[in-house]
Amino acid sequence: MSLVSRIVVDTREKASGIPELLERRGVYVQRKALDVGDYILGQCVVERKTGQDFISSLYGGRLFEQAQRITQSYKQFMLIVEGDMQEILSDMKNPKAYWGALLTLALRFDFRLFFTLNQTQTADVLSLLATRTKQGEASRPLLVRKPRMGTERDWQLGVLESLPTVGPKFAERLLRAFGSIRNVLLASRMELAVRGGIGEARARKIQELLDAEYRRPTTKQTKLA
Amino acid sequence: MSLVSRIVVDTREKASGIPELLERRGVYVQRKALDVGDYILGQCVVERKTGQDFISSLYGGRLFEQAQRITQSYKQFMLIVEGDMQEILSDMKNPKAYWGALLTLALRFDFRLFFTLNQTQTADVLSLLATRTKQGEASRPLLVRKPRMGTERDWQLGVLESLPTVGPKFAERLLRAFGSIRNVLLASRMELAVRGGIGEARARKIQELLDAEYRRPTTKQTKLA
DNA sequence: ATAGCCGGGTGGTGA
DNA sequence: TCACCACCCGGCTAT
Repeated sequence: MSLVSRIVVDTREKASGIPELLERRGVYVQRKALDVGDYILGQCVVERKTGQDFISSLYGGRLFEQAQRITQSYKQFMLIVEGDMQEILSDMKNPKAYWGALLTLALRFDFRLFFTLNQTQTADVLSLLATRTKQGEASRPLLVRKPRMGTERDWQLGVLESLPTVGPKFAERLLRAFGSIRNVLLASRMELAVRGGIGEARARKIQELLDAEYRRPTTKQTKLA
Repeated sequence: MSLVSRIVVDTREKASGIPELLERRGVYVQRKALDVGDYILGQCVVERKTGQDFISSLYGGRLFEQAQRITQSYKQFMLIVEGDMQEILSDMKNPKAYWGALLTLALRFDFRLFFTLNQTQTADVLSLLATRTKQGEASRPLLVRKPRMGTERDWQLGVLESLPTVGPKFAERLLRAFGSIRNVLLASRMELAVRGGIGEARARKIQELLDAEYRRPTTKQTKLA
């Protein structure tokens, strides 16, 4: 797995100065003439437009055409509109067109929209996105919110809440019923379901997780075949 | 199909003045206490946040909690951030946090993000969206919703990480050493320390928590029982 | 979410 | 065996 984030940049983006900003952030930038989009990060294409660009391509009718082409080539699409919205909007006679266009892009074309004020921010977004993509989308557990700075009870509840299908209410019930975390985790499936007052389906799910064998991340599968 | 657009609005949104603005635009507004989100248009739920709201719920950590709840209740999610982001961003020393948050909302939670400058614009967007929804232009749910639940490995790590003094590194070590969550939790203190490669002090702390007797919150000490 | 600092734990080193 | 120290890691705070 490469150690640095990698972004393919359309050659025409050079003028924006963004490629250079990206490199300064430690991103490996690869210049290339792209037929569609301005930046490519893995499965994601990013189209960057300045406010004026956006407006003019909207009025010129080529906005959705472009959007369509992009959607056919990649899995995920992002549009970064760069510039002061206030200013952009004041340039328009009919702001409704602006919002309508955004809605269409977001809902019909499934674009992710981002708004930045300048090239620096755009570069920030791109490099962050690149970092993220690099990690193979390996998402963090996400659900787990540590009961930081906890009373003991907070920790106890927190541990149980980190189990699937267990929220605050069930955590409380389980602890009341079994007295301690260990007792909860040692309980058999039936005990969990009956004494804990959580259905058998949930009990099963929990037990499955507890006993599931850990499979280490596939990162090391190098040549081990 | 009804002839007028229809939006369900959370009662708490009254103060924003937006419901009234919507009505003035000819939208049929239905007030209701919503458990999640602020506006509902068909299958789409919209959460509206002022800039400050957004930032503070980000700092407070309740942003993603909310996002997750919304995610599991509806088909499509939209977040409207209202206010001048320029000035809010300039107050932040770590804009990265802001962009990171937006990225996870957009990519991982599949939220559609919109930025408006004031209530008027928000109302514009909402009424436009309502019109569109009404026309059944809900179109293709072009979205393929993937099972949002994390992988089993994430859950396993998450459970262990919810223990005190255990972060990503130790969680991984423990699972590697013991093979399953249950084995980790069943291990004796010495086993934990030696095999798990965490010191004895940490092992003790963990075991103490596991065996600690749950003391129910005193607030709910009802004599009703 | 992210960065940075802090404090404490661990394991090794050398007396 | 113990005291010390350098490093790692997880927790907390601020933005």
